[in-house]
Amino acid sequence: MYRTHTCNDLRLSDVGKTVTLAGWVAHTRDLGKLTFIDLRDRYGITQLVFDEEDNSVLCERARKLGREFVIQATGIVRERYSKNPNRDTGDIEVQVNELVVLNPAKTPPFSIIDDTDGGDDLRMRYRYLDLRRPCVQNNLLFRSRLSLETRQYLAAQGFVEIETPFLIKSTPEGARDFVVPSRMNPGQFYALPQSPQTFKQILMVAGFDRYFQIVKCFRDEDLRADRQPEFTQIDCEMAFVHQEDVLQTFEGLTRHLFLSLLAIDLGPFPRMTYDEAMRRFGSDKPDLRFGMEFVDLTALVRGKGFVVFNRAESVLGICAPGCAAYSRKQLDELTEWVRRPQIGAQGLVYVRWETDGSIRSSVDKYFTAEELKGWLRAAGAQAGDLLLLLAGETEKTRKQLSELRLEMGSRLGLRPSDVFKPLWVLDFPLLEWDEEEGRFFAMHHPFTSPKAADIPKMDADDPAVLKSIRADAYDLVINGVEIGGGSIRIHDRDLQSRSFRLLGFTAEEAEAQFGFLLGAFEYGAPPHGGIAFGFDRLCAVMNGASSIRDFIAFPKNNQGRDVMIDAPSPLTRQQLDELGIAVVAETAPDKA
RNA sequence: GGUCUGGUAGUUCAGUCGGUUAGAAUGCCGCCCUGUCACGGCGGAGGUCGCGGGUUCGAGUCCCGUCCAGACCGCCA
Repeated sequence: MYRTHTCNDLRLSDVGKTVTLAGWVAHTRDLGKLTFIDLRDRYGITQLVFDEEDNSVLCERARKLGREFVIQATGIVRERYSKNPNRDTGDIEVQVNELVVLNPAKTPPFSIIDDTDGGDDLRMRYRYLDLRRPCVQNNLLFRSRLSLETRQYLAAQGFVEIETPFLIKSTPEGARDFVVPSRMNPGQFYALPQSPQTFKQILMVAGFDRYFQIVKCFRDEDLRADRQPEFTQIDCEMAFVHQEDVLQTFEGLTRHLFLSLLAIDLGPFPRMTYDEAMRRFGSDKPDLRFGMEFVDLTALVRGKGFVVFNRAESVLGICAPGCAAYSRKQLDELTEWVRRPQIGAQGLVYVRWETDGSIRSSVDKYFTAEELKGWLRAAGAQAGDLLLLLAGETEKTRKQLSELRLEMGSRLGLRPSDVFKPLWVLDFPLLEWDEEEGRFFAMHHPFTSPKAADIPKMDADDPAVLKSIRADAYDLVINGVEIGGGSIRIHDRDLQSRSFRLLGFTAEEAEAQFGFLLGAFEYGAPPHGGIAFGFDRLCAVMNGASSIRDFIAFPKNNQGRDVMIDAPSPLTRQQLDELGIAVVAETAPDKA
């Protein structure tokens, strides 16, 4: 037996016991004739003490232990002379009389503490050391508890966990696929699933009623702080349900997870249509932790000689509370901020309503104080507030002002990480126009059902009418992060054919790509719908973090590389030959 | 595919207008220290300034290219 206790077990009540601990040397404090060692395992830290008067040989050995040595120490639990209230085991220490070095260690390249000095690259290359840091361990322990709670909740609701294959068929729609060559079928490739979408729908046809899976999905697209090429979804599908049933079920799951892991009751989730979200916040995933809603000033500002406003399709504003005191320098900086290529606004108009009642704006020469006052009133502003306006094409202006709103929210401290504001966004458009390809794409996916009332619009020729078709599609948003999305699916063969036609599929193409699913639908498909939650994002959001990397044990870097194992890597000539693959890219095969 | 930021000691960073021996903190090594817990004190070692080219009497510093890392846009049905 390597140990009798973990490094977070011992308390005052254990004083006098002989115990054996094992763990990593976190810290050595050598006071000469007295040496302290902080012994760490994933449970905590226990102080070991070596006294020269007590055992000089052992004390000398303890002094020579390096950081991250793996040791086993046996000794007697003692009450401390001076206690450490910051540590669970701070009342006691173990006076060691037997020390075994289980394994020495090289000096680590960075400190194994929460507030580490290691940079991202270094931490990822030595991820096994990074994963020793208590804060990173806590993230993964949280993730483990979250998946356990999810399974328990959904199982209690009658959901069945069924695994779907990872080696499936590539389809050109949607994100790029990771592909896997098939040795036994030379020249042919599997694709890794972007989601188990079609399989879960087939499970509904098969009669499983309520399916879920906590499952890896793969997308060969560029990475972000919240996007990894392989990520985990809580993937669900239900049969004999309307949209309302799905919303209720997964609002229940979400509330349960917040309650059980964070002891926070989210209450009933507010709902908003896509159109409303775009109008009020310029985003399909508004952060509801703060207000600063859009105000449409287009009609109010027209016809007064300010050409920018007269030419603009939309003039939209947000009211930044208490910001009238912004200096010229601050406003210039803010203008520069919205003009950055990432935002792309042409300029920024501001109206300051000073606390003394006076009004100052960047367009004073075009508008009277009374007119400006009218804008402020329309925006619901109060004295001391700052009105910020952007103008231009409606869609672009909304997007730009949405970014500005989030930025101002952050600067004003209105987005605390321990407050959670969920939101269902409903009635997403069915179709999305793609400028490059000059055709419609499914905004969600090709199996999404249009709203019953909008089905007649599917026969229209007018693109504007087609764009206005709404779907039974919904997203769950928390704090401005898209946590989940889903839809009611088409289960009617004819409707599915019409949908494919809208998306520009010929009958042959639809058959070639999704024939198996369409075939299944001809054998008695129940009405069904589902949702998928981004599990990594949920972990991050619940912990107030913006990057999902700290909640994934072995994440990829910005270039999609795993720097610890150095993947991806070239194949050997022999491997390529066996697969019948010739590489024409700049990376030559290994000479191995 | 694009924009921005960064790359200097093991690590995290500073380095002025281009100037003579490139610094700090921390870590590491040695010595001292019996109640520390970010222990403390004294001393020491440690540098291809990412790489390549250019400008210059002189480049960590300026210019061009390139590689790496991060954030973002495009992309992500």
